[in-house]
Amino acid sequence: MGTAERLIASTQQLLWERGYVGTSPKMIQQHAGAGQGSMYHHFAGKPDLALQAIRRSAEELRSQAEEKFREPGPAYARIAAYMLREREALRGCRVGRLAHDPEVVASPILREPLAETFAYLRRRIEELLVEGRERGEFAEAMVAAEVAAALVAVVQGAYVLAQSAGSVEVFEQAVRGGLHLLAAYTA
Amino acid sequence: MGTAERLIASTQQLLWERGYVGTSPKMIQQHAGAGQGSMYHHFAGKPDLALQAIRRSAEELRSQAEEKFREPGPAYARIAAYMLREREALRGCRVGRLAHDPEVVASPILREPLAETFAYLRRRIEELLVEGRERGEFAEAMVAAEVAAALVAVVQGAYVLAQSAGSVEVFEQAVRGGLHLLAAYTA
DNA sequence: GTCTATATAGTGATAGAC
DNA sequence: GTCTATCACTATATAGAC
Repeated sequence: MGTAERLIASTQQLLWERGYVGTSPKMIQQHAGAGQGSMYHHFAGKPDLALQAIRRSAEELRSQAEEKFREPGPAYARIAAYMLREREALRGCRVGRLAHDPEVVASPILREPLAETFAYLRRRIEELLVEGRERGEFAEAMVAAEVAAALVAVVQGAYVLAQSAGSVEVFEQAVRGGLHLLAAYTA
Repeated sequence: MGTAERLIASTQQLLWERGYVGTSPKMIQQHAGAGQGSMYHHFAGKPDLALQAIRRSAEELRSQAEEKFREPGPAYARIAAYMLREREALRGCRVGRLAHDPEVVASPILREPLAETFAYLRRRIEELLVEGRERGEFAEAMVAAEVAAALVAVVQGAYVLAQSAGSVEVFEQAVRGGLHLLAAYTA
């Protein structure tokens, strides 16, 4: 792995653990085993490097989600697979955690991958809900766009609860609660 | 309002906007119109001041929630009142946003008010769900603790979606989705 | 209680040698 | 491409005068 790649990977990791304001160029350089000059040779500065790292994390997240969405089986099962996906709850969501970073939120450029990621997740789950409704899995009255937003929110909120409690169990409890409600929403 | 009080109020505000790692003592002093010596006279340092601010924000949040939980009417309506409470979604949750702050999460002392706040919300909503179930509002099969965790998570996750999108509408969409699912969960 | 001075370390970057 | 030197500024205090 080249130096530029190592810098991006290290930035991804540190942004996940500490967010943007909590991560300094020096931390990144030490983590990547690269010098100052090296980092500023490959990237224009902290925002540039962070943008590339955030974009990559967003791609990875979408690709992992898409794996679950594409599984065979009923819509409910595919949504459940996404929500129950093995997650290290106490590390948080590598994309969602940046939604609470003041400098990311203040920068339209850094925020854009977050917006895109959640727009994708909501749209994709909405499609599955509509598909399931047409097959009789869910009640006709379902407002798919709203339920999709709620299900994505359950996962993101579950991270908040888990990190606040310092316990992964709360994460699973919240996700199971969301799926419990969805499973009961039948004709 | 005395200087100490002004410092706490300013810290509450800045922690809400920028989190713990994104807030410096200098910012707090300027916001409060107090000097360095003044701050360090009243508080041992940044962690001490932050702890008092976090505790106060947690109390305020619980008190606002409790107002809604105590309203007359069916359990569903009281839970809906809490979830639909007027919120400035783009400012985030003053307690939940700290769950993504590395130094808050790393400090058991600073994290404790977060754990307590969400434990309270989950317990309180679980009580309402049990009460509603006994009155026939919800299906007998409801797993109240899990559904309660999911509903709290919907609100916290809705903040993440709204801040990522830079739009308050997503917040309302997610919350309505959660209530939609709950409303359909009847015997 | 509040003020100013001082201190050590870190932040985010630029300059120029190698 | 990478290294070291340097820079202006901020972070988080402590010390002591007023």
